[in-house]
Amino acid sequence: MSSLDDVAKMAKVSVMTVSRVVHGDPKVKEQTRERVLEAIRILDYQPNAIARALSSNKTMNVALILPKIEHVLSEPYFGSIIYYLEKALSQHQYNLLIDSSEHGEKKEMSTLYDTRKVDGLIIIGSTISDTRIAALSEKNVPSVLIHARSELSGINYVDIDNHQVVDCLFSYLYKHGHSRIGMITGDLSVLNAYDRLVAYKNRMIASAIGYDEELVYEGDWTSKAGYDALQYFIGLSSPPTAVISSNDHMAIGFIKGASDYNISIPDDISVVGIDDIEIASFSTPRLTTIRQPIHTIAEMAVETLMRSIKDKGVRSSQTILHAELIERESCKTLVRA
Amino acid sequence: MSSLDDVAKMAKVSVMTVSRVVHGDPKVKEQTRERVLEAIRILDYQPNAIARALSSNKTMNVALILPKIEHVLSEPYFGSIIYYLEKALSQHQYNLLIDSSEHGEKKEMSTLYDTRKVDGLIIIGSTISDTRIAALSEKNVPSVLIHARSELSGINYVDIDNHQVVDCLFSYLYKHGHSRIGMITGDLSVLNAYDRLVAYKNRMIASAIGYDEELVYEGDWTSKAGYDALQYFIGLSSPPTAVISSNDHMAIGFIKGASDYNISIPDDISVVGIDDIEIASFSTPRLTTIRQPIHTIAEMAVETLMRSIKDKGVRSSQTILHAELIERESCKTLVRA
DNA sequence: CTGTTAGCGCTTTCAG
DNA sequence: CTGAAAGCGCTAACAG
Repeated sequence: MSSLDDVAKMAKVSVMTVSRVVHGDPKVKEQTRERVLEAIRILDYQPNAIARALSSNKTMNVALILPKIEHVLSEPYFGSIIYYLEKALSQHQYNLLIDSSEHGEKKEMSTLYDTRKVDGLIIIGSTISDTRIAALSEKNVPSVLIHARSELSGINYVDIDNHQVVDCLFSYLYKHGHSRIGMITGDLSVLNAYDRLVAYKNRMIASAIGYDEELVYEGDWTSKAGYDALQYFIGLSSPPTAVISSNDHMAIGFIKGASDYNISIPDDISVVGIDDIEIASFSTPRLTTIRQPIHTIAEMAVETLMRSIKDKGVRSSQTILHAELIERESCKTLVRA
Repeated sequence: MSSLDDVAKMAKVSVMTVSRVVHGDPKVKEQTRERVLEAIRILDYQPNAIARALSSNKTMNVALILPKIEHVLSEPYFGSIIYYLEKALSQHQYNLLIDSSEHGEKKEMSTLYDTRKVDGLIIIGSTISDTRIAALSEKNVPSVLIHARSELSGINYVDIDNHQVVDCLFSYLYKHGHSRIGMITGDLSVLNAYDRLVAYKNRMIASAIGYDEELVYEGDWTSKAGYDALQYFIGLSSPPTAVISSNDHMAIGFIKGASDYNISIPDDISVVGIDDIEIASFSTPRLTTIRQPIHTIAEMAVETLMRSIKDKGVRSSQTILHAELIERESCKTLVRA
């Protein structure tokens, strides 16, 4: 493992000169540069990132914080989001470090930042308490929330518009003649799940259909929950004609339940999901759902974070992304009575 | 951001004493220790991991290398493996860094190690070339392969036994009266896919059924490929009575295809998958498949890597794990002619 | 265009 | 039980 010094010695220059050519500083004589480059090649010199980090005070690492990883894991796009984050980050020469703070909830989210292992944090929403977010704000830790929000000063976030998502689904169903619309929620301790429920409630109330508690089934994102929801709904004296499932996995479970109980979807009951997982177009019937702009979410999050790392004074940035309806076959048009 | 020095000053001791209490060295007088601890508390001292790494030459980071992330992403357990790796690693105070070397194939896998950003590498198999593995071996980089193998000295790996997996499925099908058995492969540039195909071939040849090229459909892990495979197989003059799908996603696509073409599964044709994804028990029919011991794979990989980081002299370790058949309803018993 | 001087914050080594 | 000295490999800030 050769160092800057070794290269300097070999090329008969100072370490600074070597450092300069490594950094592509243009004001190095062409001749010198070549001599240095040659030495670097011969010694197979690779800069030591740790030493660099210590003296420059920049680690070129970013942590992805997964507050309650079990939830996050059940989200189908967990893998994709890591993929796109890594991709965007690598464009900036940054590396991605995974941290599941599940193991020790009392540990502050910013530990990795406090110990100087990373320059900033990307935090996947779900169940972050306000006090934990407040701690970030106070310490002025460069960070960005995904799928979570906060109006505290200095807190950046990028999120999808859960209200738009539910509105879109609701309107679609309503347009197709449904008014007795049920909902299967995700784990309500997760913000996404909660927001979607609220949006649903609002729409039910606003549309003069009225909100009926009986029409919401509290799930937990799993297919099993969707399966159970089907049983619950058909047991009702007046079942819904359509249901909105907070994610596709539950919708798939719902469909399976229907098949087991000889209920026809969409003839007897319609269902729509959220996520557009791969399987959604291979269920029977194919699932009508909402596609999330994961790629964009990741890119925006990285851009925001990079900005806040570079310039800690920058005011906070909020991004709300919209999602797109993918119409397939799990809904039928109802002729209103 | 306070440093060891600050604490030392406040507690009126040397930095070494502070360092000792931070590391829990028992030979520090109780009184002194308390004074130091108090100072640490007051100053909210957090050790600087970078400085520590520079002087101790250990980063306490491990990289997860994903050679071709698109493939890896399509594997359903991608998220889980990250989860379990992180969990096992954190037990050793290690952090997980994600690196998709996709972005620049010429870059050596060990770059992160060479630049001292990590102490070792966990490499997810798929499409690693032998020369890249050889480079690791030569440089003596602490590392472990998952889902890949190599007999080069110093190369550790943990893998599932693809032959056992396929044998198990094959025997199950055979026991149920099937002999004309087809196969849907994954992307054949991925080792897992290739090995499974070879295992299938071997069994076909060995069992006097004979190997018939017509019976293998080359897929790419996606549900779409499974769907297309169904069409292909039913188009054959003599279709298989059962097919082994290299993963569950393709099996689900296959099932959907059958439903679209009015073929009954398992009555007209049986199918088995590999992975046991959540949805596998919510398809119609529920999918018979093989469950992979992901949790164990991750733990073994971490143990192996930790050992090789600690003691570079240690001889290489090979672990082959077995998987378990999950019997559900996608297979029927055939009465042999 | 190139070099010198100081550290970054910790650990290692050797002395007491 | 405690401390002093040296240095990990690099960069920043000035000189020249």
